[in-house]
Amino acid sequence: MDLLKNEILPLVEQAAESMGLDAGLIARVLQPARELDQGDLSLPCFPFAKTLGMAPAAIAEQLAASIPAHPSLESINAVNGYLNFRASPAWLAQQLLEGRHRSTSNTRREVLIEHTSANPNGPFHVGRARNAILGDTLVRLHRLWGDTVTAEYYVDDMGKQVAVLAWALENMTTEEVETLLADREAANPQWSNKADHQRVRWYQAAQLRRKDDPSAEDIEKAIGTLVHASEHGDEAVLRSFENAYQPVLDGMLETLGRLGIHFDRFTKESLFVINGDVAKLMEELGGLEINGVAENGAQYLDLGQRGLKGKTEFFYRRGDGSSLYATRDIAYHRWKWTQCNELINVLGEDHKLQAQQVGLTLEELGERRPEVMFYSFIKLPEGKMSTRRGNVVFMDDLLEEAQAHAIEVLKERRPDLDNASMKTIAEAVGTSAVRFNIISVSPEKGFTFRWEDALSFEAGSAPFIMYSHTRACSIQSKVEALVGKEFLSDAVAAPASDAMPEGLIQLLRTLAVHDDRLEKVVREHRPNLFAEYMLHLATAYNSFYRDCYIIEDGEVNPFYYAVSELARATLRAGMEGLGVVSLTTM
RNA sequence: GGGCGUGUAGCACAGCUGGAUAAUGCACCGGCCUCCUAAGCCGGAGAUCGCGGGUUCGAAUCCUGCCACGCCCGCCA
Repeated sequence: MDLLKNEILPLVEQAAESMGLDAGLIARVLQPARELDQGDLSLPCFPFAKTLGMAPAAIAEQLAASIPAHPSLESINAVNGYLNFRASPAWLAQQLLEGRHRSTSNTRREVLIEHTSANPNGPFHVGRARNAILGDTLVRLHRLWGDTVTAEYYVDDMGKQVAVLAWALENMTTEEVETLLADREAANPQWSNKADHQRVRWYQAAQLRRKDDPSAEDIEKAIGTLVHASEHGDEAVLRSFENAYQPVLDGMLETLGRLGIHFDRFTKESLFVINGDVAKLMEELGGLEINGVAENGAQYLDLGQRGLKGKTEFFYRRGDGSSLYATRDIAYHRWKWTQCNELINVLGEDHKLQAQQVGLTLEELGERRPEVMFYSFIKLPEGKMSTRRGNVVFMDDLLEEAQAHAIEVLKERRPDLDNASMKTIAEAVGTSAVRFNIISVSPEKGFTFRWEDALSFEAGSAPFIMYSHTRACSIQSKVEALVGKEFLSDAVAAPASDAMPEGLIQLLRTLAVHDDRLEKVVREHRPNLFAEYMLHLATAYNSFYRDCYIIEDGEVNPFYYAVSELARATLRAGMEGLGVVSLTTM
């Protein structure tokens, strides 16, 4: 709780100094209390025992005795070698109502976040969507923190995958495709107007032919020619690629849009081939002292000399002189650095090695390496997700299912609603629950997708937070109806601490800690910790709601109402930060 | 074989820059709707923190060995 820490740090330092301790140590040791019922801040005195030759408990007690009373402090307690500080709820309330809990540390930056960047060859399944959901949440949380953010999608518009798609659309009929895929699950007719679901079948059929077709060799040659042309910037070929993938990409973006995920910019991989950046880059890399040349003229960097373990040769140029994916990625990164002063990539764990290679190479070129948020893959209870084996959950189907489930719940809970508003609420509840389910797990942890969890609307889910928020909204509209919008225009005074119910105090403490948490989350790229905070905040609001009647006997309690409004605003902003839809009624 | 990551109640998950009784949700047991939305609230039970060793006043947290799982180790993307 920085709010309190800033206030009392000088007092504690002074007391420490008077005992002969290094005051500089205090700021580091004084920390948020682990045991919340013990206080808000805690100073473990064990580290001082040796230098002072005293028992930790005695140090804590002596410190406690020498720290003067302060308006921000409710109490100071020495317990078991810990010195615990509890903020005065009345003081906290005053700080919060005056808006003094907002962090003033000046760390706002211009950030470019690249995420998703999935190959445009088929619909999102929940596995691929983990990137998009985590990435978009990172974008939103940085914005909530005050950073200026560009959300960017790097479009793989060249290379083999797109070439296969383009070739298939050019050379195969619908009948052919469906015959080849006869033993697979048919495309869901619900998505017959979405090109990502349609065209992926051409892609899949082509993949089959590349393996088993009698003319597989010719096909491979044809695709190889396309790939080669695209890598040399052949405009006609790149245009045909774009015609093939753009509708697919549009379909994918439609799905993401439903989850509240949007991009500020799309950058095509081919750009850096066409504008010559890649050629220039390869020339520059060739001049580095760690450059190596293979027998056929291919070139690599020996990154072992820069500390890379395992496979140390990093190839950036083929024998035929063309570039590789990673080479283009480096060119892309150099360009990205001209667009921002902070760079974050969201990548699957399968990209760890390449990210190392790109990072080390950038450093070799005198650039900074980007920050990376890695995430593990999502699997199903039945095992790895695989489109080929039909073991896959498409995002579009999941979102439909989530909405349908929400409608069922609503029919029971809110039979008064008309169909339209029911659908609006159900869509918000469904998409928010799906997002939150994924956000609330540490990115680097493996994730097993379960329908039961994704469709849970109880405590620990997005709807739980949404519900607390609607309670606050409901109170707001009732108060406004009762006493008008100008009710809070005058400063509201907080009552004495001992007149505050427990639920209120919990809420004040949770609100006070908001910016501490957000800063940590943004700095360390850990959206799940903010999801956890929002659950705490919603829980705290619920306790407050239980303990404090804002409207009683037709009278509005102005202080309670001010706190409720602050919580409402914080909930709403935080939900925005997670991409959870903030409804006013549900 | 090498590199990186993960392992915490029946299930899921937080805590990991060392500090107090390991947090939360689901499931389980009990209580609360003549009162601002019960998608809620209150209480209960449930944990050899993968296993062994080490460092420390103190280890889920740091070091080390082992085990299990995931990802990677293409002149693919």
